[in-house]
Amino acid sequence: MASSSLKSTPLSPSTPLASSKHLSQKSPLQSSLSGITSPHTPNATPSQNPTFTPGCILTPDLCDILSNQIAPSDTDDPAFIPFLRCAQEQLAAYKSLLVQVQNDENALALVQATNDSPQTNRHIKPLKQPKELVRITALSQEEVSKWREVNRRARIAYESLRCHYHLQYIRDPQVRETTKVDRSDLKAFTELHKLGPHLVSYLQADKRIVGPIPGVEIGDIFFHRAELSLLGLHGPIQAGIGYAPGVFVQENEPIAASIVASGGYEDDRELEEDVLLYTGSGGKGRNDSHVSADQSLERGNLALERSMNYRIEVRVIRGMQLEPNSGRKLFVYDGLYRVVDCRRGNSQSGCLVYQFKLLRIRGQNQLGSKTIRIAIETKAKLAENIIPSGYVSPDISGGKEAMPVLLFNDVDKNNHPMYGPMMYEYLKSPEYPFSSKASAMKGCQCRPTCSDKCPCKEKNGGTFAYDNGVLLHGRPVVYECGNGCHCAATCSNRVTQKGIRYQLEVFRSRDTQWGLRSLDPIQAGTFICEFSGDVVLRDIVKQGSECQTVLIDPRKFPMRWHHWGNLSAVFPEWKPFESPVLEEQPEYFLDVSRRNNVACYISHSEYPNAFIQFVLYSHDDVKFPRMAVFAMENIPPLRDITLDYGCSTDLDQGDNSLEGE
DNA sequence: GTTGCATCAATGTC
DNA sequence: CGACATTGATGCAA
Repeated sequence: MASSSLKSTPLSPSTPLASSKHLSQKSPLQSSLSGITSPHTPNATPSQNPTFTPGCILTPDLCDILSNQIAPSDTDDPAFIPFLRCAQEQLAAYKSLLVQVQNDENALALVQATNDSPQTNRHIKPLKQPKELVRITALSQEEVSKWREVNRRARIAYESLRCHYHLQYIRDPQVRETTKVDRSDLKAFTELHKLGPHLVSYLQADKRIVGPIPGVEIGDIFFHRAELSLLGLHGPIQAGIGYAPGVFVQENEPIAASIVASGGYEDDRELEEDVLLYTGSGGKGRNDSHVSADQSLERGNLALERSMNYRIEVRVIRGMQLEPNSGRKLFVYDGLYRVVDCRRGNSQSGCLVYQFKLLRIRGQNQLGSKTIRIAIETKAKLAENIIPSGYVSPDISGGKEAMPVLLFNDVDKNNHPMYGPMMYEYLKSPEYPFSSKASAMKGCQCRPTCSDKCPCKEKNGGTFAYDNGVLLHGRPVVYECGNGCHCAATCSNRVTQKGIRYQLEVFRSRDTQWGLRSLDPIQAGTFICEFSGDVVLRDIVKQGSECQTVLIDPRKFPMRWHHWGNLSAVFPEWKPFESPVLEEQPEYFLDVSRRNNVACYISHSEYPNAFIQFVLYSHDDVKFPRMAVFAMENIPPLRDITLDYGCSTDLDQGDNSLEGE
C-alpha cells in the first residue's frame, strides 16, 4: 500500500505490536491504545460458522474483527467503562441478514438478501440486538488494506449514486417538482442505508465504534457529510457531536465518539496544533454562528463531558473551506483526541456556552488538516513567485501544461526529471500517427452546448461520460467532443483535452524514487493527467530486436475502470458499461525514455488510488486511445498518487490483460 | 460572488 | 413503537 509519508514516524516503543509482520508500516494508534488491547480467543472462530459462505459479507475477517473487541484492562484507568464483548448470538443474529455479494469482482461493499427480489428486501432492518460500544484494534496491515478496499467501494457506490440522482434531478422535471431541492447526497446515502445498513456503515445499527475506524486513515478527505456517516466515522448527518446514547453503555450514560469541527461557533479556537477548543451544541440557529441562548448539559454536550470522564478517545474531523469563496466544504480526518477539560463560560454574545478542550493523542501521523494547510500555504507562496525550500523547479513542463508541474526534492541532489542522463524533453501529449484523421472524425453540430441528441453522446453508447468534470463510470473508451465538433470549449463533454486542473508536483521519495502528488485535494472520478511519450507501433517492437527503451503498454493496465461507477450492487439490473465496444486493442506502446510527461512519475501500487481510462477526441482510431489517469478515490493533498501498472510479470506482452474481471 | 432561507434526513428522546 | 425535536448541511434564489 502506498505510503505518502516521507518522514520516518518512529513507533512508540511502549508495547510490541500484535502483528510484527509489517513493522515498517505506520500503525502508531495500536501502540497508543495498547493499554486497552489484549486480544482474546474468540468463541466464534470462522470455521465454526459454516453458514457464512465465502464472498459473504460476514467473512471470517469480520467475525474476527467483531470478536476481537477488547474489554479494557484495568491497568489503563480504573474508571474505564467495561465494554461489552461481542457474543456469539450477535453473530448468529446476522445470519437472518445473511446476504451474498453476487459477483465478488464487481460487487461493491453492498449486499442483497438471498432468494428475495431486491424490491422486497429494500427495507430489511437489523434484528433486535443488544447494543454495544466496541473498539477495534490490532488489525494487521493486510486487514487494514482489506477494509480500505471495502470502504472505497462503498464510497464509489455512494458517489455514483449521488451523480445518478443529481442527473435525474437535472433532467427530469417531474422529479424537480416533487423535491424542490437537489439533495442527491442525502438520497444516495439513504438508498445505500436501506440496502445494507449493517455493512455500509458496518456497525452503525447496533454497534458503535469508539476509536479508529478500520480502513480510514488520518488525512483521508471527504466532500460530503454523508460520506462520514457512510463509513461510521461520524454518524449524524448534520450535528457536530456524534455520540452513542445511554443504552449502548453499561452505565447508561451517553458517550461521544466523534466530533466535526468546522468553526461553526464564534467561540471556537485552536490554541496550538494539538489542542482544540470546541464549543458545545445548542443555543443558536442552524446557519448562525451567533449564540443567542444558553446551552445546557444534555445530548452531545453531556456525551462529551462523559467521554472526558471515562477518558474515551474522540475522532476529530475538521471541516475546512475548500476555496475561500465557495460554500463547499472539505472534511479531513485528523485522528484521535481526548477531552481534557469542560467548562461553562460566557460566549462572545454573553450567553452561556460549554467549552471543551481536546488534546490530540500522541504517536499519530501528522494532522491531516495541517498537511492541507501546508499545501494551501505553498500554493499561496508560489502564486507570489516565492519558491519554498525543497522546490527544485516551479514547472518541469516549461509552460507546456495547463498548470505548472512542480518538482520537489528534499531527499537528495538528484534532479533527474529535469536533467536526466539523456536530457528529457517534456511532451504534453503523444503525437498519434493519425492526426490527419482528425478532420475525418465526425463532430457534432451542437451549439452552443451539446443537447440530448448529440451524436457524440450516441458514440458513447447513449449517455454522456461526465457530470461536471466527474467521470460517471468507467467504460472501454470515452469519446469526448473534439476538434470537429461545433460545441463551445465549455462543453461538458470536453474534460481530459483541457489538460491538468490540479497543482501537481513530482517529488523525490525514498520508497519509490519518484512519485506524483497534488497540492490540491483531488475529487474521486476527476481527471488527473494523461500519459505521454513517443508512439511506437506494436508490431515494430515485436519484430524488432529487444528494445532498450522504457515502454508503457496500454494493454497491460488492469481494467480498474470496471470498478469506477459500478452500480450493479445497488441496481441489480445495472450492467457494467461495455459500450462503446472496443473492437480492437491498442496497437501501440509509449516510449518514455526520451520524451515523456508528468504521468510517468506515478508510482505503482496494488491498492491504487487512480486508474487508466481510454479516451478519444483528436482522432477516433480505437487502436490509439489516449491513456487518461482518473482518481479512483478522493486523494488528499501531498498523498502519493498511485496506479496499478499490472507489472506482476515482466516481458509479458500483456495480451491477457483484458480478460478476467 | 455573496447572503439568507427552505428543505433535507438521521438519530436521540419521550 | 411513533411522533417530535434537534442538528457545525446543502443548494438555490435573490
